[in-house]
Amino acid sequence: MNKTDKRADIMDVALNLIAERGFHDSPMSLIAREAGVAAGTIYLYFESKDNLILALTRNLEDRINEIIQDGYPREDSIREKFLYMNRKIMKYFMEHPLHFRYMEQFFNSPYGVSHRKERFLDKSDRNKVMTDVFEHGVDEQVLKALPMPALFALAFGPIPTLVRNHILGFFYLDEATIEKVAQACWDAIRK
Amino acid sequence: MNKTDKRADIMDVALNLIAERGFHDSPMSLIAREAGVAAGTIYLYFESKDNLILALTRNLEDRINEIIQDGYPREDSIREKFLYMNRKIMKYFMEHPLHFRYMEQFFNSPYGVSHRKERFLDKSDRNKVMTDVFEHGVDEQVLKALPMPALFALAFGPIPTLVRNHILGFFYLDEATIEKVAQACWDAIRK
Amino acid sequence: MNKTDKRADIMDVALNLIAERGFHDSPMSLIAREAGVAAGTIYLYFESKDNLILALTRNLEDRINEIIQDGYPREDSIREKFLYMNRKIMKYFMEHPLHFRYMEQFFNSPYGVSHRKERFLDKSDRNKVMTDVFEHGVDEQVLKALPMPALFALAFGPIPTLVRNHILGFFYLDEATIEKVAQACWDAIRK
Amino acid sequence: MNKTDKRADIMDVALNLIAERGFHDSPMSLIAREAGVAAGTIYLYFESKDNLILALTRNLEDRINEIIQDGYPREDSIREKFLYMNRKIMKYFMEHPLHFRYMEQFFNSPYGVSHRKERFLDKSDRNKVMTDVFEHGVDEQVLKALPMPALFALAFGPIPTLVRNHILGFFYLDEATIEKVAQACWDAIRK
DNA sequence: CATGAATGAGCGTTCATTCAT
DNA sequence: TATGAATGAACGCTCATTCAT
Repeated sequence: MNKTDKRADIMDVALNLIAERGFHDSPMSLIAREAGVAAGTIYLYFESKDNLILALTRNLEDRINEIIQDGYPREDSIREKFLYMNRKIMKYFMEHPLHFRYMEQFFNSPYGVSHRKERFLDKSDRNKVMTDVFEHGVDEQVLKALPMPALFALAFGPIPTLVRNHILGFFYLDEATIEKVAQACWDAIRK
Repeated sequence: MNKTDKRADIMDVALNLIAERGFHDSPMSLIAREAGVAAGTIYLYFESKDNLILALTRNLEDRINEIIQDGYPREDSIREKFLYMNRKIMKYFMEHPLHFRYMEQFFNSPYGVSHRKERFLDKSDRNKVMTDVFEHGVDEQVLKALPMPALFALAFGPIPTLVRNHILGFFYLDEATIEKVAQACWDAIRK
Repeated sequence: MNKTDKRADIMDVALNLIAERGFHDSPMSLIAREAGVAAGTIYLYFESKDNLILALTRNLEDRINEIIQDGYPREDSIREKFLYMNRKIMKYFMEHPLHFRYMEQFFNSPYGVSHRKERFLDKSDRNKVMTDVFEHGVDEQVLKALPMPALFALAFGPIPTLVRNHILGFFYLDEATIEKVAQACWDAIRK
Repeated sequence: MNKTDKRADIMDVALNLIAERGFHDSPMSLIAREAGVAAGTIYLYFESKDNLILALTRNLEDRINEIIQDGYPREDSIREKFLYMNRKIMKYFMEHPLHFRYMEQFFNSPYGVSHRKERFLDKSDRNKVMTDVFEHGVDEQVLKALPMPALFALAFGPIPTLVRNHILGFFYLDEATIEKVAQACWDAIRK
C-alpha cells in the first residue's frame, strides 16, 4: 500500500462517516479505526481535522465539477445547456447520496459559510459556466431580468430538497420526473 | 418569574446561541449563563440537550407556521394562495435571520433527518395547507402533474438559497425582486 | 471542604509534583489524582496548566517575600540589612526544599524567562528593598561601584548553589557556615 | 560523510534546538530534520533521547573544560589561578550563549540532579583543578575555612546570574566589569 | 547503515450531566 | 425549585520509538 492509498482511504472513510454522522460525531479516532490506521497516522497526511475536511471538500467539489461538465453541450441553446446541467447535477447526487449528505453537512458548518463567501467571489469554477449562460440569457431576453443569485436559486435551489426527499425515500425520482423537474426549473427562470 | 418564563428564557437564549455559533459551540453551561440560570436548572425543564433542541425546533416551527398562516387568503385562487405563502415565508426569514440560521443548522444535523421523516408522515401542520392547495391544483390541471415532494421542492426549494444569499449580503432581496421570485416559483409549478 | 480548600489542595499537589518531577512530567491528570479530584475539576479553579503554574509561582513568591521581609532591620546599617536578608533567604530555602526545587524549575522554563523580564522592570517587590540598600551602599561608598545586576549576582548568586548542595546532601549547611557564607557574600560586595 | 560526522551533526543540532526551545519543545523528528537525517537514524547513534542528551552534556562539558583550562597559570599564585579561571568561565559563556542556555536547561531537569550527584562524587574533571587550588588555599590560610561546596558556591555561584542578565540584555558585562566581578568573587573566598 | 511511515500511549482540555445542598 | 461544584469520558493532537524496506 503506498502513500496515496492510505491518504485516499482516510478521506474515503471520513467522507462516509461525516456524511452519515456529521462532523462532530466523527472523531479522528473513529476515522482512524475505520481506515485501519493508528490515530497518529492521519496527521501524517493531514495537518488537522479542519484540514482533512477542507481537503475532502475540495476533492469532492473537483470530482463533482469534472463529472458534471463532462458532455456539456457547448454549441446548444441556452435552454439545452441549462437542462443538461440541471439533470446532471440531480443525477450525480442521486447516484452519490453520501456526497450529497456530506456537502449538506459541510455547507452548514462554520467551514461552509466562509467557503461560500470564497466561492461567491471566485468566478473560476463551476459557477463560471452557468454564470455565462445566465448572463447571456438575460441579455438576450431569454431569461427573466433577475440578479444572478436569484436566478441561481430558482434554477438549482429545488435540487437539494428533491434529492434529499429521494434519498430519504419519501418519493422516487425517476427518469421521467427528473425530466419534468428540469423543465420546471427552466420555466422558473425563462422569460 | 414563573416556570414558563424561565423555560422560555432558556429556549430563547439557546436559539440565539445556536443560530450564531452552531450546536456544538453552544455548551449547556453557556446557555445557562446567558439565560441567567444555573447549569442544573436547564435539566429541570429539559431532559437533555437533545431534548431542548427538539423542543426549540418545534416551538419555532409553530411560531413560524402561525405567523405565515396569518392573513392567508382562503377564498382566493390557487395562484394567489401560493404567491401569498411564498412571499410570506421569504419575508419571514429575511426578517428573522436567526430563525433562518437556526433552522438551517437544525435540518443539517442528525436531528434533522429523523425530524424530517416524522414531519413527512405527519400531515397535520403547515404542509397540510399547501398540500391541499397543491393537490387541488394538480386535480384541476392548474399545476404540473408531479408528485407532491417534487412540487414542494420546486415551490419552496429556491427560498433557502435566496434568503441565505441575502443574509450573507451577496445581494439585496428587495420588494420587487421578492415579487418576481415568487412569480418565478409559480411558473415552475403551474401547468 | 470549601472552594479555597480544593484550590489550595491542587496548588499544593502541583507544587510538590513539579518540584520533584518537573513541569512536563507532572500531567494534569496526575495532579488531579493526587489532589483527589477529577481531571476537569482543576479547570474550575485554573484556566489552564499555564495558569495554574503562574498562580503557583506568584503565590510562592508572595509567601517567600512576606517571610523574608518579616523582621527586616529597617534601622540598622547597610551591612546588617544585607546580612539579615542573605541569611533569611538561605534558611527559607533550606527549610522549604520543595519551594527551592520548584523555583529552580520555574526559572528555567519558557515561563521563567519572560517572568524574569517582567520582574526586572518591575521595581515594586522584593528587589525594591535590596535595590534601595544597594543604591545607598554604592552612593555612600560602602559597596563596590558595580551595576545593580552585578551586585545582585555577587550577593545572592551563591545561594542557589549552596542550598542545592545542601538539599542534595553534598554537605551540611549548619548555622555557623550560614553565618560565614553570609559574611563572605558581604565581602564580595563591600568596598 | 562518516559515522562521526553524522553523530556530531545530530549533537550540534540538538544543542542548538534545546538551548533555544528547551527539551520538551525539541522533538526528535525536528532534530532529525534539522540535522538532515531520518528520524530513525538518530537511534543508530543514540539509544534514546535521554541518551542523546546525556552524551551532549558530557561532550559540552568536556569542550568547556578543555577551553577553560587552556592557558591555565600553573605556576602562579592561588589568587591568580582563581582569577584566571573565574574570568575564563565568564567569558566562555558570554561568547557561547547557547552553551550557557543549554547548561541551564540541563541542570534544571530530572537529568540534572542525578548528573550532579555523579559529578560530585567524581573528582576527575574540572572540579579537580579548582579543588586542589581551594584545598591548598584553605590549608595555607589564604582562603576562608569553609567546606569545599561552600567555597565553590561563593566562587562561581554569581556567574550564572551575571551571564544570564548579560545574555538577556539586562545590563552589559564589559571587560572592566568582568575584572571587578572576578576580584569580588576572590574577596568572597579569600581570608 | 539509513530511511521515514507508522504506531499508540499520553497529553491538555471540554462539556453534558449529576447531586448534595 | 434552584443551585453550581464536581465528574470523567471523550476529544484533537504530539512525539519517542520501531521496523520493513
